[in-house]
Amino acid sequence: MMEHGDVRLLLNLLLQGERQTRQLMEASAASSPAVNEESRARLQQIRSSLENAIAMAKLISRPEGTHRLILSPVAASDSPPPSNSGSPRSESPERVVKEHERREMCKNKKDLPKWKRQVRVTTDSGGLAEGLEDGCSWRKYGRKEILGAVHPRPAVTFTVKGYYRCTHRNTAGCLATKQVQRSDDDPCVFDITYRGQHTCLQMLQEPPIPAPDQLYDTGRPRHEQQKQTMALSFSFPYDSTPITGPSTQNLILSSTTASENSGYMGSFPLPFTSPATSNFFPSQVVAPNASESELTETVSAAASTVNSLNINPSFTLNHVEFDPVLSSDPSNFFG
DNA sequence: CTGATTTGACCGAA
DNA sequence: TTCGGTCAAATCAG
Repeated sequence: MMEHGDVRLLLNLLLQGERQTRQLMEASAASSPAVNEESRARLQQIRSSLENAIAMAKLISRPEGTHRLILSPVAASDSPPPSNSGSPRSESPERVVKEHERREMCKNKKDLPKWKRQVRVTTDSGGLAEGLEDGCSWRKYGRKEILGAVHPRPAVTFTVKGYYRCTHRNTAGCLATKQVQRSDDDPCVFDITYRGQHTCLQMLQEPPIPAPDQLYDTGRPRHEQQKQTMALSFSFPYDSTPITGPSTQNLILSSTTASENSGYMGSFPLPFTSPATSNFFPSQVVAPNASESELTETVSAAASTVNSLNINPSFTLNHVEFDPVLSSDPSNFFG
């Protein structure tokens, strides 16, 4: 487990990064056309993630942390879980804990960074799922008919919304989710709303994760070594998040920042680490005249692809050595 | 067999 | 009370 002093160190690094990012944003605002909107949007995303990370670090640095929130509801009872009712949602210690986590997550959800992108479906039967891929592996966990929208047919006033979460939610504690819904304005367009960012760093080609027994075997001071294993240490229920770079096309940032006590772990979007950002959101290639069910299938398939990616759930903080990069030309990020 | 999807029920927010 | 979002058992697919 990360030691308190290490968290303070991390917090200082994060604060430094946030400060430098803010300065970059101010500089870019002053130089108007010199820095395009996309770069500004990315900067905003970086800053948002940093703020989230700071919030999480502050949370962890408090001795009373979030762990107590998890444990308190169960502590009272020694009796076996009631097996009455037969309902799958009947009370049991595990369920009480999960329910508590769920409520906490509901509270925190509005603090998660959120952005939208629109995906246009074009005619190309050959490339189906590719267009809707975003480089992440998603798992569908629900679907809902949403009122007030005109699709699938003009006569019907609802549309179907699909809910997806990161495949690595359980293994890496990644709370990133997205919702896919057909646009009201254009049946060929899908609105995709992302919430939270990936902690699993699944889109990045990272070096292999060191085996657990290698984690502290570098000869470096322990606090430095722990930087590299932070994501693993963060995998309790209130941690989370990071790393889905927002789309470079049709990006709609409605970014919110984590509140002081959100328990949300922000992280560092792609510009820090990957030169291939623009490849994550290719244009669309799905037949526009496909039936609703076909399109749903398409979206579903696209959303669940990329499972073959070489996933590295580690949140390697060696990407967070801000100083040399952030203090220099912004083009270093986005070039 | 394992992992992903479907789908009805549940829950909190408005 | 309604509605959006999530859960989890059942089912499907590779």
